[in-house]
Amino acid sequence: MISSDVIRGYSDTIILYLLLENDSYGYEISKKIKEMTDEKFTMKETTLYSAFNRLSKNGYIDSYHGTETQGKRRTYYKITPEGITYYKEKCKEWILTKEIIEKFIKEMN
Amino acid sequence: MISSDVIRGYSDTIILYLLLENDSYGYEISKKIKEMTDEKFTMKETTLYSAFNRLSKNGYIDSYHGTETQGKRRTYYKITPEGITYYKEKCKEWILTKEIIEKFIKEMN
DNA sequence: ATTATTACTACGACAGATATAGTACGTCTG
DNA sequence: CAGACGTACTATATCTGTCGTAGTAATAAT
Repeated sequence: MISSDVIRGYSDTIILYLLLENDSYGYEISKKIKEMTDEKFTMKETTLYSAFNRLSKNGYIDSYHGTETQGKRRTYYKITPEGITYYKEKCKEWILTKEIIEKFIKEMN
Repeated sequence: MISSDVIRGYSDTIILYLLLENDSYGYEISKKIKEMTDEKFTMKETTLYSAFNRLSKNGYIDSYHGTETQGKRRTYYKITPEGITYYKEKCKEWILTKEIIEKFIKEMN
């Protein structure tokens, strides 16, 4: 199992990555994360929705209601220009973070 | 700056890595981390000592007092066999974690 | 005597992740 | 047509690791 403490700093980044491709909503994002990682990582619903709130508050995403006439109304999220900037920064940060952690990792048998 | 939320899941691993080489104490470990990362990452004292407590409680490290006659008595830490096992697991986990996060990282310009 | 350096300890606050539970709406099946 | 199932959330409370702040303790240097 993957400890979520590591992903912690990147759950926002994961969501933004998916929103870069197209606007989406909670359930779909959750499913995509599962698929893309072959079920090795799943973001809990509460984690996901609290991330949406955080991202909104920071101006990294906007939301609007879907127009579906059947089923419950979805809240769609859209990445903002600020969100794109933030995403890029996190990607750069990741390179550094990886280097740092790997200084303390040994391949042992 | 490196967000400590990412390192979060690996601060224990970092400490164990250093204890694999030789027994050590808080201040020295703190300095080594700074050196090894060219000051790009520093573990706060409180974070460090709370990690020692956690590692002790889990049986991953043992402690004993130094015999220095000058200066304050140091508490030395020693990694246990369980600590070594745990360290190895975390190293394997890291490989997976890295793969997962990198699925969501793009090199953009 | 005071300051610097080393080596901690205590305490409280905060943020992100998560468990648990519940709401709301629609489709499908017997 | 009732009840299960799937989708799409919301609310609340708790836990854990990190960190700010502050204080203690011992010795060496000035």
